[in-house]
Order: sequence, then structure tokens, then C-alpha cells
Amino acid sequence: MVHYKHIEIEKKWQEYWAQNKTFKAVNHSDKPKFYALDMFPYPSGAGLHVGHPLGYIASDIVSRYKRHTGFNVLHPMGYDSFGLPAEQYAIQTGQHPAITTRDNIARYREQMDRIGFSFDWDREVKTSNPDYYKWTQEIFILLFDSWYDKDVDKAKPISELESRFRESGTTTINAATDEDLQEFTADEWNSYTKEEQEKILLDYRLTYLADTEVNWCPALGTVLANDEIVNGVSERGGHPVVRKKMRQWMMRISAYAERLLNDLDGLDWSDSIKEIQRNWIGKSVGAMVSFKLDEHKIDVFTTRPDTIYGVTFMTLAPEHELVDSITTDAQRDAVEAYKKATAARSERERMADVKTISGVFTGAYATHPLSGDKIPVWIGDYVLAGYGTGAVMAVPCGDERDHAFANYFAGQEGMPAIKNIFEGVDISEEAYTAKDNTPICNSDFLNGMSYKQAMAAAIEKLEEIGAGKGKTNYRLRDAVFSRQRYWGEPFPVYYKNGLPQMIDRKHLPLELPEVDEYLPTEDGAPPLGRATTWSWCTMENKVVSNDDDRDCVYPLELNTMPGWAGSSWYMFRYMDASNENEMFSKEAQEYWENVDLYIGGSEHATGHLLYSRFWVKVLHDLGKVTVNEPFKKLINQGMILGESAFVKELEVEVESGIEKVFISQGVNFDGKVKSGRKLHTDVSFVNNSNELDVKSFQTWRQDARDKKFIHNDDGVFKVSREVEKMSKSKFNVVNPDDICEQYGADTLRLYEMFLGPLEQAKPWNTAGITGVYGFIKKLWKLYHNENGFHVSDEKASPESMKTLHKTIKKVREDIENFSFNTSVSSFMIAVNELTAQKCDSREVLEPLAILVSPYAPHIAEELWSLLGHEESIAYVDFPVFEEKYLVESSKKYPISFNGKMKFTLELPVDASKDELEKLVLENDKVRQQLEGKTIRKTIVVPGKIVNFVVG
RNA sequence: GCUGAAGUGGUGGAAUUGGUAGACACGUUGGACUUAAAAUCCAAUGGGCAGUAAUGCCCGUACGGGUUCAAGUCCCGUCUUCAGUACCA
Repeated sequence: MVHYKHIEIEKKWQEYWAQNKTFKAVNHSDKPKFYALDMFPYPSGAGLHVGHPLGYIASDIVSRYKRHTGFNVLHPMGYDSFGLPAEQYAIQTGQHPAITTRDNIARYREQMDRIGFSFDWDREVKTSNPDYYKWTQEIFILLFDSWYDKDVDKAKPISELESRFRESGTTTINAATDEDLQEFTADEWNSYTKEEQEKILLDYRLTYLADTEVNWCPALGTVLANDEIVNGVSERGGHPVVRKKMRQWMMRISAYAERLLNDLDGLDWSDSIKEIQRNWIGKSVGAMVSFKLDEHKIDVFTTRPDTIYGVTFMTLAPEHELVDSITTDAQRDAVEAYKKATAARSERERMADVKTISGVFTGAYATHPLSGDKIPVWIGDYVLAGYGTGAVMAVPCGDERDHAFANYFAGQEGMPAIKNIFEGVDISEEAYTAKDNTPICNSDFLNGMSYKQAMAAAIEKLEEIGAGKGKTNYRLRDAVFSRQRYWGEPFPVYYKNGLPQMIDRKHLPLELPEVDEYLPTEDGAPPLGRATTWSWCTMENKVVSNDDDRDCVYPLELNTMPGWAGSSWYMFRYMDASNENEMFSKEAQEYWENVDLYIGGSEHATGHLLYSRFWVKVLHDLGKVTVNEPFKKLINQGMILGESAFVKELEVEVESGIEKVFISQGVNFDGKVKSGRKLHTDVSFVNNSNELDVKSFQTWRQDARDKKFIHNDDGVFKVSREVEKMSKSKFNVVNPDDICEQYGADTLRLYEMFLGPLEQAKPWNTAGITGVYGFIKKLWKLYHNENGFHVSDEKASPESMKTLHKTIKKVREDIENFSFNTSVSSFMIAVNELTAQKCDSREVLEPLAILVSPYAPHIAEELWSLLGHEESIAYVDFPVFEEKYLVESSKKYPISFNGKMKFTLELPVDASKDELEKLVLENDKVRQQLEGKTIRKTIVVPGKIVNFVVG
């Protein structure tokens, strides 16, 4: 008997696949195409943990299965290699992020190779590679050179807009832009200077410069993500953070809101992800209304123009641009103090905290556009500057939040009594938010109308008097595209008199400059501000020293692009990854179209998945791609969580004072405990029975060396466990390498699938892995006897054929339904049955090897070659299910009484409903049950169940 | 707060359209083999009650209701956990 040696076998086939380029995809084929893609990994310093490969294994199973069923499969892998962690590490250690990234990628690659993925590595891409990001820069230029024509609902070249301006000014233009843009005639346009024209065009481009609110940390001199702020201070260092305006590149994704919403219908994505995107886009139909205040005008968007006569006050975001000019002197101090307090709160905090109500009266009154009433204007932090216009008309009788605000400040200056416009509704306790047919009152011409009628009538009136118009609003905001970071794509942009200019495409890539440190400059400029050679010479068309004072030298952009830039179009680069002349060839894109199966985490629902849809639509409008959407089918794999281990540490009172001791989980300390806490310990020091290797722990944690450890009675020291996100900082990372070493990649692959449904989050626990490893060994044994490899050419028994075909059916169905965990179970059942049947027939064992090959490719290849085949198993036809092997003459029917199953009866499978009833009623056991009772109803479902309702 | 998921034995999970709840594994217990351990193999294993036993009865899919001959599955309400919340990737 030859023992199963996973290390040898797996190494052998991994080398074979690499040498023979078994999984190389070709861009022309008679076969149908299939494109399976995993979400781009960021190569983190912690290496791949067991959670990462979950999705990769699933997509690999599908890819291998598709090859077996006659598809030309594109299954690539690469790295989203720009990002904060490498930069953070650079800040701390001075090591160039490129080096960190290169090392991390090498590690990832090594780890992935060990798991036996069928990637076409010739197509690997890295977003931080200049060969790649030159195309990302080119797409940025494409966006800059485009505007959105709402009349035809697509992006168009900016040159067309220019010629239309020359001919007819803004009169015929219906572009996606901000509100209130300057209008002009053709003559006026033609009289503008080049610079003036450029300024105007900048407002129309799909990427444009704007002032937006950011979380600014003065001490760190940088902008922080909400994520990096804890309780209002920076996570790193605990410095104060304030909201501040900053001029940044924006992406006009809002222009695509309607298409991003509508096209969701055609996608084979889960309803929950589509719903998340719908909510994120947040379409609402309503009206834009203008309230006059002296010479100013406050615009608000409302979804309830029918309630316009219920406006009791207005609230502006404290950051609203009009706040300073309308505030009265009497209120100025209070307003200033409130603005300052608000600046210290993050947006997320302001949204989440609905319990604390706060605000300040500005002292100003706006004029109601219809009634002419004086409406007091407040500021309140529940109104966010970035949402809509940053101002709301408050209708307390019809909105909960306005109601709460009005009651909180009731009786104070500037807070009049709530106006009720709902006939016969009591709003003293709560707002009336239902949109039913309750007639409206106290509303002049709207009196007696229903919600629907009043909506239309109010909008009509507002449009008539020029104080508003019907409008569809989206919650989706234009995306900030600038980052004040080093490790990202440089913008191909230089500035001439403060106006941005694009570097010509033929001079790309514009490579990242070297800097002495990866920190912002002293005066708060981004890290690229430290580069001494970072100016653009328009004569030589290259980067030159900042000291070069020729007239043709201009400063380059100092921001870099965000993480999502490179990942928004990478799925197309894989189609033609080594093309040096263009992003990808037309032919390659037309052949591969878009991604047939995309697997990744649902945490990307509103980021990556929305941004890449946006870019693909832009590329489509500009004729660069033939598809409207990047990903046809999406599967969201659940996160694999870590089981963190904790050691309990107590502070106890002893004679000499206070002492720290470590105590085993479950042991009671007899003595005075002052305080206690639990410390993370690395999970590698803990076994499956939660017992800590105290020595290793002490070596790892210096301060634990001289401490007392209180053990259990049986001498072991136990830890407690908690499920958390798998992360380096929680010391609960499990490395797949160790599993590959001990049990092999095939076992790892099967086990990750066996853990549960792909889409469900689950904690990682290796306790069950021996069962899967046992299965692999039993599978191996099926093909061997005492003397070594052995199969017979004799006909298989009907039972074995039944087992085989039952398994073929199940595995095919499971892969089509992405239910991989149940496949593994059915493999186990098959092997258990075939072993019991002592099956050694080639007729069964050959197809079985193909069946398992998508899941456990190494052992499958080895068995296939032992079976006498010279070619790889990878392209062999998948076994086909034949019904005839499963045909049975009888079925075990559950017999129930009042819905409760009592026993089963073996009954003929082809019996009709009446025959079944007759047969069952003749049965002794049934008679016994029915004795002394009346049958009220008999339910017979052929093939399913027999149920008697008795009384 | 808002949005989206999830909740089934000691554990991971299975259960096609509403039709035998707990497949398949892990763990545990007992046994075989062994000087011993590991490995391997066999048997039992949701909880409770009754019985020498065969077996029988009751409870049971987060909680409280409902629909139905029949509910883990459908409906209403509640609780808990997880994820996202616009500069983490």
C-alpha cells in the first residue's frame, strides 16, 4: 500500500501546471467563454490568512468545472497594490512603500501557489506598477475631457461642448452640473479669454475641482477617514480633528445616478446588494424650493412639497455658506460657538446620534415663498453640508426629526408654535408622517387636497412664481477623488495660473517622485509637496526640478488618486494584460465582454462595486467598451472570522501591595481582586482544547515572564475565546501555509468549502479538519490495495453505479448553485458507500476522479495519471448524470397522524393516490394507530407523505 | 440612528416547491488493534421521562403570536449578533 503523501503530490502537480501553462487562457477560441474573477486583494503585510482563499477556492472550483464542461476560461489574479497600510508602514519605518508592497506580493504569490489555484499568471496585474497606472491616468484624462449630456443621457467629448458654446452658448445645453451655473450666449462665450473659458468648462467636466468638507487633523497635518477617527480624535495619536474645506478632484458619479439605479435590474446579484446600492443612490422625487432672505436665497430640497404651508422654521447645516452673512449680531457668539462644536464632530457621529438635539437660532428670518410668512432660520448639526443643499425646510407636523427639534426648543426665541396642516390629526405627541388621503388644511389653495394632488399643485405654483421646481434628488454624492497621500497614482495634472492642465497621454506614465519622508510638509501640503523634482516642463514634456525657473515649467498636482481608481477598471486589463499600446485591445474586450462570475465580500457593496459600474458606464459612453456593466453575476462570500484567545489578568491585593497574576479561565481566585482585564494572546499558543502553552506566551509577552500563573486543578492553563474579525492586531490570524504543510492544499480547499455556505460569515476553527483529511485518505485508499495502485476493468455493481450517478447529479447541481459545502458532504458519502461496497471498478473510479478534481485538483491529477492517462485531468469531460441508474421500485413514505410522523412504510413508487391510501389503510401499524378514532381527513401526496387527521 | 444580513444539538452545518428536523463531519463515550502512544477500524450520541429490554411517550430550529392537514421554511411583532455608513481595503 502506497501511502498518500500530500506534500510530494501537490508540489509535483503545481510544478506541472506552471511548466505546461495548463491554465493559460487564449483570446480566441471556438469554445464559449467564461470569465471568473475574484475581487482584487490588497497585499497586506500580514500575508494571506485563511479567510482570503475562501472566495478564490470557490471561483477556482467553478473555473475548473467550466473547463471540464467545455468553456474557454479566463481566471486571473493580481493586486490592488496602492493603499494606506504600506504608506503607514513607510511613515513609521522609512521603508519605501514600493519595497513593502513588492515583498508582500511575493509572499501572497507564494501562499497562493501552494493552494493550487488555476490562475493564468501570465495576466497578473498590479495597480502600483507604472505600466498599469499609466492607463488609470489615461482614464482620468478621458473623464476630464468629457461632460454629461442629459438630453441623450451619455458622456460626450468636451470638444463637442466647446463647439456648441461657440455656436449657441448655453441655450441648448442640458448638462449634468451643479445648480446655478452661469448662462451665456455664443457671443459672450467667444468674447471670453481662454482662461475664462477653461474655468467655465471645468464646471462641466466629469472630473472637476471643488471645495469639499474633509476631516482635517492639524497635528498630523493630514486628512483622516471616518474610520481613523475614534470619539472625535485621531485613532493614531489621539489628536483633535476638525471639519475643513479643501479643494479636491471630484468625480461626477451623480450624473449616472439614474442609470446606476436602473441597470441594477439586469444584474444577477443578490437582492440585498442591489437593495444596498438602491438605498445608497437614494432616489427621491420632490421639489427644490427657494426661500428669500434679504438679498440672499436659501435653496432647500423637499420630498414633501405638499406640506409647504406647514413650514415652521428652517435649519441650515452649520457649515452652510450663508450662515455667517445672515446671522444677527445678537446671535453671532452663540452661532460661532455652535459651529466650532460641530466642526469637531464627524459626519457619522452626527448621523448616528439622533437622541441629542442641538441647534442655534441665527436671528434671521426668511420669507415663505407662498404665504410670505417670516420663517426663523436655525442651524443644527442634524443637517449635513454634503447632503442636498445643506438646508431643510422644517415641517414639524409631518416629520419626526423636525417635530423633536421644534419641541426641544419650544418657547425659545425663534421657535414659533408648530403649524398643523393635517385636518383632524393630533400632532401634539408625534409627527404625522403617513402619506395617506388625510386632507390638507391651513394651506391656502392646497386645502382639502390629498397628498398626491397637493404635491402636484404645490410644484405647479412654485414653478409659476419662480420660487421652485419639481426635482428628482439623489442621495448619491459626487465622489471625492483626491487623497493627501503618497502611495497612490499621481494625477497627470499640472497647474498653469491655478488652472489644471492635462499632461498629454503620450507622455504617460507620470511616475511617483521620490520623497525624503512620507509625511505632509510643514505647511500642510500632501507628501508629494516634499518632492524636489516635481514640476512639469511643457517644452521637454518631462518632470523637472522645482528649481527650474523657465517659463515653460509648471507645478504638478500634489494629491494622488484614491484606492478605488485602479480597481475600477482592472477587469478589462486582464483581458489583454500585457498590451503596451493601449489599455486593452478592442478585440480582446469584445471577446471576453465582461465578468461572468465575480466573487468577493459584501463590504464592497457601495464602494468598489458602485465606482467600477460608474467607470464602465463612462468607458461605454466614450466607445471604449461594448458593455454597460462590469459584473454579470456577483456572489458575496461571507467573512471568515477569527477566534481570538484571551488570557485573564487580575490585579490582586497582597501584603506587599498590588500584584498582577494570570489566572486560568474558570478558576476562582480566592483573595482580594482589585481589577481584571483580558489580554489577547496569539492563537498559535493555544490548542483546540483552549489550553495555553504558557512558556511560549511568556517568551512572546515579555512582561508575563515574572508573573504568577494560576492553573486549573489538572495543571492546564485555559484561555477564553471570542469571535472577532481576523486581524493581525487581534493575534487571531491563521495562516493557510500551516494547513497546507500539515494536511495539504486539497484538504484546505475542501475544508474551507465544508465549513458552511459560501455567503455566510463563519468563525475559523480547525477542529473539524481531520474529518476532511480522513476523507482524502479514504479516497486515496479506494484506488489502492495492499500491493499498491489497483483498479479493475470489470463492470461495476448497480449499487456502485447508483452511488456514482447520485453524486454526479448532486455535484453538478451544487456547483451551478454555488453550494460547495454540500458537495463535500456528498463526496464523503460516496467514498463511504464505495468503500463499503468494496468497489474497485474503473467504470466508477475514473469518473469519480474527475468529479473531485475541481475541489481537490492535486489528488485528482495524481489518480488520473495512475489510471494511465498522460494528459492533465483539467480539460477532461465532466461525467454526465444518467437517470437510469437511480430508478427505484419503492419509496419509504413517512406516515403521520395530525401532522406528526410516527413511522415509515415502504410503498411502490408508481402507486397512485388512491392505491397509496388503500395500501396504507391495510397496514397493521396504521390500523393500530387509528383504533378507536375517526379519520376526519386523509392527505396523500404521492412521492412525499401520507397524513391522517384524526379525532 | 439608517441600510443589509444572520440566529437549528456540545461544535461547523444539512433539510429541492411548506411534507421523516439534525444528513455529512468534529467532539464526547465505549470497544478492537498496540508494551504504550499515534494512526486506523467498529458502535453509541438533540434533551427529558418510563421500561430488564424490544420499545413507547413528551419537548425541541433565538423569543412571542398567527396561517395550514402539516411550519426550520410563509405572515406579524420582539430580542441578540455581524457587516456597511461615503479617505480601511
